[in-house]
Amino acid sequence: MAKRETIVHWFRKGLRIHDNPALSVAVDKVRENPAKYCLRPIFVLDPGIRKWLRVGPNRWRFLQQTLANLDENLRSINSRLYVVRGNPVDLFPKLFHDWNVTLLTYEHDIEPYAVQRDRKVETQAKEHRVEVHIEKSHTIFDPDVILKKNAGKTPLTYQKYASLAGECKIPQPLPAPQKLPVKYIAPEPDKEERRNPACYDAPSLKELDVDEASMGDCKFPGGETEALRRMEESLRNRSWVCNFEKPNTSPNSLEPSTTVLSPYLKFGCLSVRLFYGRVSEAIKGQKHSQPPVSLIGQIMWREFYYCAAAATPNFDKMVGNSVCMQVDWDTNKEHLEAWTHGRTGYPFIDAIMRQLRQEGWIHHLARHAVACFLTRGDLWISWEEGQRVFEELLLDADWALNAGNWMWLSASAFFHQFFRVYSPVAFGKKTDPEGKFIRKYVPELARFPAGIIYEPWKANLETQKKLGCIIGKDYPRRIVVHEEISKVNIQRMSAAYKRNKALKEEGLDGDSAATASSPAGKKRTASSSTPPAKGKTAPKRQRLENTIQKFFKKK
DNA sequence: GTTGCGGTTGGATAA
DNA sequence: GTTATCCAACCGCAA
Repeated sequence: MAKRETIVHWFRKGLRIHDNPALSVAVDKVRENPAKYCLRPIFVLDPGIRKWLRVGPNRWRFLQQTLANLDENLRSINSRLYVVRGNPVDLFPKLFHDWNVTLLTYEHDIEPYAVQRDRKVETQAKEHRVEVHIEKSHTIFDPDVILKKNAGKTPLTYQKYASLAGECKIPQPLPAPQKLPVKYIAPEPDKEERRNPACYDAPSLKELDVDEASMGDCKFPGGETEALRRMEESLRNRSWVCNFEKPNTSPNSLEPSTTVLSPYLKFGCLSVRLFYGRVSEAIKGQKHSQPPVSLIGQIMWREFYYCAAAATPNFDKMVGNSVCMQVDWDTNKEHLEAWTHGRTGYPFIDAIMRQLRQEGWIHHLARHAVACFLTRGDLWISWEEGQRVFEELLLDADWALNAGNWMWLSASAFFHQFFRVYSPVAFGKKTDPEGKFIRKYVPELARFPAGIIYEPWKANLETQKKLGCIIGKDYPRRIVVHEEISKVNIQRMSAAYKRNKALKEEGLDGDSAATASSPAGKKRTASSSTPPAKGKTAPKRQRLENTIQKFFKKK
């Protein structure tokens, strides 16, 4: 018998079998002719990734659980998951050859790292005469389609995005693929498998270097099965779904006040198209809240950020990012360290940062509070630093959303009312006047009464002794005085905006002068609205400064 | 080129 | 407890 051809489905995000169009293409082809084809659904675990990707233990555990569950779910359709260890670009040529691969399927990804990697793999596939089939299913709307509708311009407001998306068809979710037939025979073991039959098994926590004993309870286990269960649980309360308004949910309740489906959407354990469809069903014919604050609205925010991220080079950086305000952020290692580990001396901020480290999830508004505090509100530290910490600690850290939201909160893009600053004292009191949240995550302060727990520095030494926590010894003194520093920072932000405006005008002038003969001369490019790199010629810099000075005088 | 409007989620104070 | 107003005045977008 001639060796069968292997069809490989490559899981990256989209770690599910339901509504997975690329997987369905692979499975259907095998089902049509099991004598000719066999199936290997793979996940590539790259040990080298640890060198540059900062992922905390919570997220490794989530991934481990997700892969184990994916293997189970694939077994339910008479297949399994093959976890291949190594770098994709090194691995694929060998796999193509050893397995006699003729078709590779996967889900499209917009992240720059993925785009680059996939381009290489596609080239390799071509060299090995492997057909590649790609489906777009991580978002409802294809960013390319939205951009085309908007004459190639990135929509920078939610409303604009929503109106463009409103003209697009909403794709229907697919069911899980049908079972491979009983007579289907799994692929013949390759050389590696003959040596070690367990070589492609899903990883253990140990392999991922996760020491579970040192971690807190697992509040959000990974996996498609848990994702679907969690979604159904949220949908069961129909009136809650219909009345959902994000700004009215609590950032500091002891149990999450929102669905916590974000980690499942990030890894693709849950299809956003399925979620959208199920929410739409639930609110149909009922009085219900509206986007942008409704549940559907939340899904649309995700779509919005994905579109902006896909269309903007250097979306996760300030420099070279055409949508991002250029701000003279400070460097302050001690302050950054204090924020990162929940030792700012502001109990509300510290409680949130400790919850983040322990549990891997914090409420969206809690993210607002700590992000504003780190950047434009108090510490004047770059949003890129905060982005890095969230990337490491959040289960749901999704490249596009993380960068987009950090720019929003630091008033670097999308949001511009920089004089609206969250108070690290007042904001939390609205939804938790008793301070229960602080008592849970900052136990040093557990005995402080409601009246003072948000501002423990106000207690005199005698009181502090009585309450068993001396400020400056058992709990840190606050590292900045919010009432003062936030006023200074608003001024700094205002100056940054003026400077940015001047830079932009200068950039446009230069651009249109250089391309005066071209009809596309007025089009904004990635480089035209960013400041020139250090080392530009002196006259150009001088002109720039003059423009800035003019602007300052005008105001 | 200008103008006016709206923007998921602020805070402090007054009524 | 809720709602209105000021604070100082941002941006993108549509007309």
